[in-house]
Amino acid sequence: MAEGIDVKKGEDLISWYNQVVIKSEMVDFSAIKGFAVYRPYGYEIWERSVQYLDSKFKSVGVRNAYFPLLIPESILSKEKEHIKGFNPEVAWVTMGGDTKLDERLALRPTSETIMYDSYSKWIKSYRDLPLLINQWNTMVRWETKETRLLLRGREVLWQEGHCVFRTEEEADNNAREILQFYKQYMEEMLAIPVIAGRKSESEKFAGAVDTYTIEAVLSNNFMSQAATSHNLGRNFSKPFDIKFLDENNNLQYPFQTSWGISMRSIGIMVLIHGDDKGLVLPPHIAPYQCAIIPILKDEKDKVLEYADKVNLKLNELGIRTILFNRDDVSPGWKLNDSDMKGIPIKIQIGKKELESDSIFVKTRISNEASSIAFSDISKIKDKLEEIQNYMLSNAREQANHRIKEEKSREKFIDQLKNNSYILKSSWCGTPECEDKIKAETGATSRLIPLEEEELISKDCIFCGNKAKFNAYFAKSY
RNA sequence: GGGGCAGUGGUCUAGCUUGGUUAUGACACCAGCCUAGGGCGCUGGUGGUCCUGGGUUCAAAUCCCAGCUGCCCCA
Repeated sequence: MAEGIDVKKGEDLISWYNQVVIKSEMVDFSAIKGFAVYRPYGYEIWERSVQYLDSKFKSVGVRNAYFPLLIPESILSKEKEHIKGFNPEVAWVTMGGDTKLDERLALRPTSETIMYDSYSKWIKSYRDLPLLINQWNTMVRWETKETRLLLRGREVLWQEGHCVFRTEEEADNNAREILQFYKQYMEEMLAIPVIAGRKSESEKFAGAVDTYTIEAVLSNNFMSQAATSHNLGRNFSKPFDIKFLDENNNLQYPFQTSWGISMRSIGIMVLIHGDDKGLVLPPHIAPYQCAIIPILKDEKDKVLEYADKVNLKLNELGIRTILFNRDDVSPGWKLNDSDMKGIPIKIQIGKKELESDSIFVKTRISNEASSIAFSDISKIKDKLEEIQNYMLSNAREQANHRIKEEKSREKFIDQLKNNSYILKSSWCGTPECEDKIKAETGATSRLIPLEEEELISKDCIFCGNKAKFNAYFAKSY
């Protein structure tokens, strides 16, 4: 069984993070660099995410399908920008047994190309549109930088949606609608406030017209991209020869979108909510919402019987529980274990509770303790909702303190370099300027707000040319 | 892509500088006792390719080289 976390979150974020995700039994390293093992506790969190998102996608008519893991090089290379963007990190299969393959096969870094090869066969008429398909799978990108459990791996669990529409407007609406689903998932399930926006020229997806993103604010003043949604325009329908006849018998290229969210969202949740005692899970995503901890001193059998009764009652109320009924460890051990695993509520049950027909309740977030009569046990449900809401509003407040508008070039550079703030400044948006900002500060533009805003100043914060919009800048995980 | 640091039962580690008996300790695990309201105590026990491969040597956890994995810094 795991022991406690021995690094403080504020002192060494990465060591702390690794210990939390490993010791809470969410994930583990494997023998292969960048390929993680997802243990039942971590995988269950992902399963709950899948469930939530899948029903959102289905609510707008998206259906699930499955496409091949391997993509022939000729197909992967059809769209020039796309292959240029992904080429450095593609893993290739070159052998079949002892025989060298005539054409090497890529492990999908993303499935636009292999899916659109099929789409070109399926789409003939405007009646075939829109085509709305998603797949839950994994993608492989051969990261050369450091890899990180959940946050940056070489094999990533995710979903990728790929939709085709008659008009650009429909496609753009779809990309934005899905982005809203992602935002709702982050906020409602993970209690993480995110900022929605679009990506700069340099940061957008290889082959996209526009990339929309949601980004979360981390405690070290980094930002992390939680999901992206792309308006692909006709950049893929042309090279892949996807065409349809409209009602006037005109042959047209359709407009496409692709969108994805990965298990990184779970890593971001650990980073944002976790503390020195370990994981802190929002009730909506937690595999167990309550840990029931019997104090097995006096009246052992009766206490256990009562704990069972409480457990059953909570399950009846739709609350997910785990009963720590082993008798070879102390209550303190069970409390600490529950805290490390991030379980939102601990319920202690001993002789006192038995006699007073009550339960003793402590929350994970503040360890606030209270006694609740058994007859009022449904109050636990309200408490879980309170915790969920508090976690989101607290995270939002924290995030807001880390973002600052900046007009001074000198301070802009200095603060980004030292990670003192996430900065919002007016910007020209050119790739050349972005390259220089990255070279000088280590930070990049994270997003440009979706709604038009008044410019913070007329000129670009960095190069001094005319500013086009405001943008958020930060280092990123 | 370049450089640096690290790797010892499940976990954390001593030993390495200066090669030499049976690889140290704690936690975890197993058995028994004990009965805990924030990691309970006692006794006994199981568990090791000292990351992998090669080299130096009479002798390698220890020195040298390469690789793998993790972490850090730079591009």
